[in-house]
Amino acid sequence: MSDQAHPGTESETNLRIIQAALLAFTQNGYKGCSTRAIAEQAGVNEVTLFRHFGSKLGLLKAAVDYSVSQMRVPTDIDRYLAQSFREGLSCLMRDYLVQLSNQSDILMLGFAESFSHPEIADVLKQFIWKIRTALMHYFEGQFERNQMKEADFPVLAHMVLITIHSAQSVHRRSPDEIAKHLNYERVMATVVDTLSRAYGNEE
Amino acid sequence: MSDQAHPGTESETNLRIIQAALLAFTQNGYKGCSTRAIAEQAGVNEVTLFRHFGSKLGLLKAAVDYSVSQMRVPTDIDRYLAQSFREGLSCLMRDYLVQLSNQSDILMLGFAESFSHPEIADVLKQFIWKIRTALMHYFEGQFERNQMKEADFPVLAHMVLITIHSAQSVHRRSPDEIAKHLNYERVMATVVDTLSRAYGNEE
DNA sequence: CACTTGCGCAAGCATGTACTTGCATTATAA
DNA sequence: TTATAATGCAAGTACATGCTTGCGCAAGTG
Repeated sequence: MSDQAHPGTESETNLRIIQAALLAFTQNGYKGCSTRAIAEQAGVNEVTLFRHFGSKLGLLKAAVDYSVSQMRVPTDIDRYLAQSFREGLSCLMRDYLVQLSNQSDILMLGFAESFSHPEIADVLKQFIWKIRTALMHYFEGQFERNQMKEADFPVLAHMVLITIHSAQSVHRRSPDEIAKHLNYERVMATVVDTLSRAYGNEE
Repeated sequence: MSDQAHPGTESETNLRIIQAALLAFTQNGYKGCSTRAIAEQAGVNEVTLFRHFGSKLGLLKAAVDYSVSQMRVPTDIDRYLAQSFREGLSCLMRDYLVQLSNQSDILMLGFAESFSHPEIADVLKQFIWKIRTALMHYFEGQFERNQMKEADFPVLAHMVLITIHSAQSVHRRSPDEIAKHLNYERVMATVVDTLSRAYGNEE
């Protein structure tokens, strides 16, 4: 019950443990790594880990919360709506989705553990929902401005998100032949190009 | 060392164990489920499991091999090339990608376990590579027939595959608000529509 | 100085789990 | 009928792992 001993304090040790946990969890899964290994990786004693987070599950929750707190959700869509469909989409993706992909590991983890830890999956799903909504707002905004043809915006948003996200995951996990074709720039360019050609009203 | 006792024989018991294992592995991960639970689910004694597959890892390999052996890789692309870009793509996706999605769980598993069990991830990656190649052949074929504009075919293939695949996974795991927007028909239709509008030469 | 706070260290407990062994049982085939 | 193969059952081994307890040390703070 020492959960309360170190509440939200982001102390030095606290952070080191959380970061080690994130690394371990995303690489091996929740059940795939031991608290001993996490503690060792963090350079602290295993007991300290339990003193800070109470239990392994508590550590998982703290790690997810921390990870989510690091993410920024796009708010001012108007900035992007001022540009052309192609340019706005390109900027939006660069500004926000790159950052999303930096957190792609934890999203992947949430997906993998969604069966065993529904509460945690929910936290991550809420974040995905937010960023997806932002993308949809962009589409709807451009549609109202006559810069974009009508389409199935929810599906489109999903397509964009998952493509970027998965490309980043694949790249991080297997820098092999497949990943060579999936470097970030090419994927971003192709997504923007495809959507612009398909639904843009500029050309 | 009873690995050899029941080689490739797909006996009754063999199959029941493998199917139970696939279910358990994909739901809880490799480390997330016990051989006891798998055996119980299969309706056999735990000892039988070890007599058949030698070890838990042996069972995983057998399960993956079985799953892969059930997949069919598209071969005769010409059938689809005879049609228009839109129609051919639509049929190709229906005929083959639906089946791919039926196996999406095991692909997901391979992805999740790619760190801890590289050999198994390789088997699955080879399959993905094959079906991706088939899709690219379709694109290149239509390009040569002047039915399609030039594009980054590898990235395009990736986009199509991952979109369908993820939509199916999301749908199976969380039949909630998000999944409502991602039903199969809508995703398929949007993907076909997007690619046709962007790169089709027909209209 | 006294007191608290944070941490390390050693040891251990309880439990789950992969895997084994020996024996009894059934059914099939020679 | 006898032999063989496939399975169930009971019990146990070895080990990893989550988590606890008790102690001591060092640093900061009143």
